[in-house]
Amino acid sequence: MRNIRNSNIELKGHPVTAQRRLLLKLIRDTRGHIDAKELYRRASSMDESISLATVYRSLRLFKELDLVDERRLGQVRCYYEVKQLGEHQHLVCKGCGAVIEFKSSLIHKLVDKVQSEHGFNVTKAELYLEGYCKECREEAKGSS
Amino acid sequence: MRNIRNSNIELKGHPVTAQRRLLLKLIRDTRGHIDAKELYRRASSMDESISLATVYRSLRLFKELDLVDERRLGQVRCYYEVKQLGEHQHLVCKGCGAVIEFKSSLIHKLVDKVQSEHGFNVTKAELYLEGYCKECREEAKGSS
DNA sequence: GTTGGAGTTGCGAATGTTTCTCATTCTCAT
DNA sequence: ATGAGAATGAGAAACATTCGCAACTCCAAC
Ligand SMILES: [Mn+2]
Ligand SMILES: [Mn+2]
Ligand SMILES: [Zn+2]
Ligand SMILES: [Zn+2]
Repeated sequence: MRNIRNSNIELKGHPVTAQRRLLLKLIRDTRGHIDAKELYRRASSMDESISLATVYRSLRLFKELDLVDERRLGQVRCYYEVKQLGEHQHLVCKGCGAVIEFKSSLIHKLVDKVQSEHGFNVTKAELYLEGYCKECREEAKGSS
Repeated sequence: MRNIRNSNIELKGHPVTAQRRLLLKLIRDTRGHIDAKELYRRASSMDESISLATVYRSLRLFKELDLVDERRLGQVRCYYEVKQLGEHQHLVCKGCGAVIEFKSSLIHKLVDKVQSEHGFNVTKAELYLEGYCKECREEAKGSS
């Protein structure tokens, strides 16, 4: 694979490789959340020689450069998404696996309070809610 | 190992084995959070034939019976703690690894809101805050 | 355009956590 | 005491992620 152009701004001096460009594009083309394995699958279909290790290394770099966010959504593995402007949180249905995003200003209040009460400098606030969506609840009612 | 007595209430009908009794006691004797490996280490020193698989199987059972809570504290592995009466959340220092527990009533408000706005039945609410404690911040200041 | 050295990659092996399989053993209602 | 069902130990397997290293690529300086 060959380099087309060098918009070296985003990667802050880190070499722009074809792999990094591809992976970043694939993440950005994803609506929602993607895990390393699925990103690797999609990348492989464009560049069959790409390595899973490169996917992980690139994800780590993108994270460090604040290009993507890493999320724990109830499972062992991590999911990734492009860095959004405002923070948002996640709601996961244990029934169907649906992931709903939502914003809440209460989080900021809470973080402020914790920072002043504990002298802590909070750099990451992640709220994870789990439960059952309306559909899954009604389904469960029907079968019981 | 042999059974001494059968206080079969907690385990809700599941057989009371020496391993389960030992593991539950070790968790309860722990102040704070313990992971499977450390629990296995401690259990091994009491019963050298206990298996790591049994540790994991027991933790899953205890979780199902609401005897312990499973927590993700920034790392890959899970930590366990005895089920508390009121919910509480965690604040983890990336510098020294300190884990601070705190309560916040704002979480309930937030959960209520999400439940009504999204028709969701929330069964688990976990807020994870990460950052640097006062000590670690001052240390960083000193060395920069 | 060439060069060179730092940084990146692919590959496979290694790590770390958690789950599975299955033969053996234990628990507890009867 | 008995037996059906459940739990256990041991090791293999599954799964996500990281590491080590030789080969390759990027790109600033010429
Ligand atoms: Mn999201
Ligand atoms: Mn806790
Ligand atoms: Zn659902
Ligand atoms: Zn600290």
